[in-house]
This record gives sequence, structure tokens and C-alpha cells, in this order.
Amino acid sequence: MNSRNISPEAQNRIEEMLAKLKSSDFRITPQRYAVLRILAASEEHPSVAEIYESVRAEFPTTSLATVYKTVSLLKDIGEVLELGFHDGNNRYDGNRPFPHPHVICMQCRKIMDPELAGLDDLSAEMNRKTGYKILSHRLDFYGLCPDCQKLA
Amino acid sequence: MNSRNISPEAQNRIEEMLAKLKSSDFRITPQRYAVLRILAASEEHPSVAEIYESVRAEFPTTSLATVYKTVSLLKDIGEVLELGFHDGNNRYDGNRPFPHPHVICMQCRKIMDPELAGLDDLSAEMNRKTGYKILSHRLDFYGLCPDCQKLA
DNA sequence: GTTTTTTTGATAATGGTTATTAAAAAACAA
DNA sequence: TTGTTTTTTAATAACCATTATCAAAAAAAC
Ligand SMILES: [Mn+2]
Ligand SMILES: [Mn+2]
Ligand SMILES: [Zn+2]
Ligand SMILES: [Zn+2]
Repeated sequence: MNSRNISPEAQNRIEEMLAKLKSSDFRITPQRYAVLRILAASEEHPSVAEIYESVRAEFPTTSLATVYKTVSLLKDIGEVLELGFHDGNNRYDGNRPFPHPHVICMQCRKIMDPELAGLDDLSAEMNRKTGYKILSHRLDFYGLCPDCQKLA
Repeated sequence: MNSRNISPEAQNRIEEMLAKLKSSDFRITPQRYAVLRILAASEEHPSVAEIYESVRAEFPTTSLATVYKTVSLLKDIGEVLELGFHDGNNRYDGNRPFPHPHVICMQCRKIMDPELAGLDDLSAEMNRKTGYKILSHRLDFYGLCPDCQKLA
């Protein structure tokens, strides 16, 4: 058995990431391939610790440092979006490696990608009104997910 | 000489914070008053280290831990907004202790409060589309401030 | 084959923040 | 006032996700 329920979109992201690694003259090692596959397949914005756990399930000798370095590398070549949190436990999105809004549950820390229109205009408005040259942005909504609302 | 260029708005914020401390049954110590005044007066979203330095200028025996605890206390009673960054160096806004957008210079780390319309609607849209009960949000724009653009 | 470069794995170091705790200050009681 | 209780401070140790270091392993180049 090779792949367990890899969606066509995830498969596509895997190809893109592999291509970008290759074109950037980085080697595709088993460890990198494992990390990359998890990032491409997961919709859950996993943390490094979670990626580490998954990788070790099929590649038990992998080091935590290697996971950190691989995630950082993928971030540097623009194939992974990092969601940094000051209370540690950063989260990563390998599906949409560009700025987009997130909804974060304050209780269970679940993170989703909401569909949201009319946001791209804001950067232009920023440029005009502040004189800053806007290069990126981050928009997080905090609240309670449906599951945690039920429990409350 | 008592106050050096305290604007009426800052003075107002000071009164509000003092009142909130009192009504929450916390004591108004010289250390807390010093931290509070800096947060109310500064438009620069200072870090704890910067607040610490300012406080020590007029109150040299103050401990760093006290500054941390005071800032945290003011945050807990809703009188200060915390802007956490995962690379340490969190920043604080004592003027507008409610969610509002920020523009951050990626070079000099200057942070401003831009005027920005049409954002409050987004929370409602989030509620509808995601099922999350939205309680807060954070919107940061990253770019280069006018000064750093000149130098580039 | 040998040499050179890249990558890994193990572990030490980093640094902003938090926890701890004894001393000081303030509030309270008699 | 004097003693008692509660809160706050100051100093410092602990925390912990991340980063740095570096020798060993793997891959590429020769
Ligand atoms: Mn996402
Ligand atoms: Mn602000
Ligand atoms: Zn939840
Ligand atoms: Zn700047």
C-alpha cells in the first residue's frame, strides 16, 4: 500500500513542492518527502510537534531538528505558510502558502480556512493611507468552533 | 514639574485605567502608575523591555518582573491590547485596548494604527459562513514604512 | 574508486516569558 | 498605636519552543 487517501489537490501540492525543491537545488530526501507529504495532505494546520509525530510513525529515526529544518526550508522557498503564535506551538499550512484569513478556536485550537471575499482591496487601501509598501498581511479570527460551543 | 506633554487623550486613558484598576480591587502602586502612564501616552506600541527602560528612568529600583506582571494585569482587565509575536518582543497598545488593524514595518519594527473602514462587517460574515462564534480578531499588515523605503 | 557538498541526528544554547519565594508595603483589626 | 492579614514587589530560577552547533551519514561530483 503506497498512499492512503491522497486527494488530487494534495497530490498536486506534493508535485509543486517537489518541483520547487528541485528547481531550488535542494535534495529530496526521505525525511523531506515525509514532512512535505504531511503538510500537503493535512487541512489541520499542524504544528511541528504533530508533523514530527506523524513522520516518526513511518520513519522512526527522524530527528525533531530535521522536521524544524525542513519546515523552515519549505517556508523559505515559499511553499508553506507559517502561522506564528507567541505562546509557542506555531502552525503551518502547506495547502495555501500565501496570506489568507484563518478562524481559530480559542478552546481546542482548531484552525480553519474560511471562505472570505473582499479582502484584497485592503492592501491597496493601506498603501494609499499609510505610505507603507504592503508586502504581506495576516488576518486571524478568534472564537469558539461549533463543537466547543456545544460543550460550553 | 509633574507631567511632560501629556495629551488630553492620554490623560483620559490614564484616568480610565486607574478607575478600572480601582473598581477591580487592585492597588495603585507607584510602579503600576508608572507603567500605566507610559502605555497611555505612547503611540509606539512599546515592548516590555522598552516600558521597563522608561520606568527605570524615573523609578530605578523597579523589577522587570513587575513590569511583566503589570502589563499582564492591565491586559487581563481589558485596558491594554497585546500584540504577540512568536519571535519574542511582544508589543502593547494602551490607547486602543480593543482589536484594530496594525501596519508593521518589517525592517525597523515600527507599528502604527492605520485608519481603516469596512472591517467590522467581517466578523458577522465569519459567524455566518463558519459557524464559529467570533469573539476577537487580529489584522496585521506587513511592509516597509516610508522611512525604510527611502533608505532601501 | 576518492573527494566534496549536502543533509541528518543528537544535543547544547538561546531568550522572552512565567513561576517561585522571601521581603516590603499596604490594608485591616483591636 | 500595635499587631495581623493581604497584596505587591524584587530577585532569580525554571520553562520551553526554537535555533545553533557539529560530527556522522548520505548523496553528488569527480
Ligand atoms: Mn490556512
Ligand atoms: Mn494599535
Ligand atoms: Zn473548538
Ligand atoms: Zn521602517
